[in-house]
Amino acid sequence: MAIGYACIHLGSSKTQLSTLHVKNFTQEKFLLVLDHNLNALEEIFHYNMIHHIQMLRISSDIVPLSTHPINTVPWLDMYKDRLTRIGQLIQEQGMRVSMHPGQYTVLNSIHADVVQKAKKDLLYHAKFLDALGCDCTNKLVLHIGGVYGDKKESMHRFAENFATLDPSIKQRLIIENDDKSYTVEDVLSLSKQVHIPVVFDTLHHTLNPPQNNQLSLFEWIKICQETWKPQDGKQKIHYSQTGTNFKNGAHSSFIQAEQFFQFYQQLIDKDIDIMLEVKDKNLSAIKCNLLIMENPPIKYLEEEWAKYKYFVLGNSAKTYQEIRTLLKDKENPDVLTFYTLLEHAFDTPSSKMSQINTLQHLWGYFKKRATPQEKKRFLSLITGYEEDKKTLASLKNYMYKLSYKYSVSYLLDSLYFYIE
DNA sequence: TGACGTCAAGATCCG
DNA sequence: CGGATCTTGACGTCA
Repeated sequence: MAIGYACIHLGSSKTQLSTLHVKNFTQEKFLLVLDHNLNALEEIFHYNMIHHIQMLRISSDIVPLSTHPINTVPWLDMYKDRLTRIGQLIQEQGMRVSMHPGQYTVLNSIHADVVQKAKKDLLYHAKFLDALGCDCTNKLVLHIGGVYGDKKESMHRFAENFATLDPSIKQRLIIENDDKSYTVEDVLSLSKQVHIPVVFDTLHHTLNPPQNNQLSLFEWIKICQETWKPQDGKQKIHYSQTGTNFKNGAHSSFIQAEQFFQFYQQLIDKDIDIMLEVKDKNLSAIKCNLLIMENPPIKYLEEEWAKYKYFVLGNSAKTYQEIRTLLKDKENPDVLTFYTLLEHAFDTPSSKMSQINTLQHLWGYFKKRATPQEKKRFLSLITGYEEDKKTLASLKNYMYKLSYKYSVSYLLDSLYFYIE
């Protein structure tokens, strides 16, 4: 089983994507942004490699304004070698990637121009995966689209338009149930017509179940598995948990370990790949990966702890001590308890006192080498924070700058600067 | 016509 | 100037 996450990445400044708007478009700027984004993509793959994450959804925005008429840059040719090299990295590591055109790519639209744009967009995605040299187990995920008052007819239109697509799209396309219109039952019925796999989305299914639903989530997953043929690779599903506002179907900020672990245990066939849709992206991917790993080495948890510890200390000194105690048992790492405690720290409202205590901890890295001005600035920021004149964010920002200046890699790798 | 979702860039304002 | 807080973009469907 591989766990993956979608598009963006937390915890490093090197992995942020850039973008470009139409009014600023020039070939020069476009190439700068694309170059930057490919570097970021490589960084993300490198990160995934060392964190044993085997799956990634590549953002559609990797190439800005990829199908906009203004963009006539032959980037695919210009970056052929570069893309091939990145692709080799993916294959060497046995990673699986995917892409997911958004809600504005509508293949079954009643408007011919919208369908044309959708085709163009799908072709861009397929060509990008082709350029990486990724085979057809690396999928393109799409929703069925609009209903236009007649679901059956709209599904038929999807099938007709599907038939006209380029083979590199056809062989990659998979269809997903959505949260409003098309249930998993609808998607399965369309799959029978077009013979492409169904990717089951757990949250969409909960929000938009089939009528007279008699089956469990796990039975539906099993039924969807039958749409996956050997050339498609392992079955993929999307897993997410709902945020605090259940109605709008927003994704939760992080995956709750206990809930995910129960879900995993109930899966009928565990030989599937799971794409997480969650706000904290790679962080939850590492978590879920460790939760399902048999006999994970204590080292993996210790590496996690190194990244989270200052955040935890800032929120709850009690939880900080509890996790330290837990990690003293080197023989039997208790991953589930570790993450449950961590989640508790996220739910604990932090006090100014514990935040200042943590900042003093961090200052320990600098106090011997900082200039008098830096010391003065630090102390005045602390005073400002105490008096509600400065935010914690601005203090964290300053500590990050110092970490960068003095190359304190232990701090630069800390999630303290990225989560709140 | 606005909400929906997404995230970064750009604009603007504050101290 | 740094930092906080909007607004905009790029897209299609649906209420």
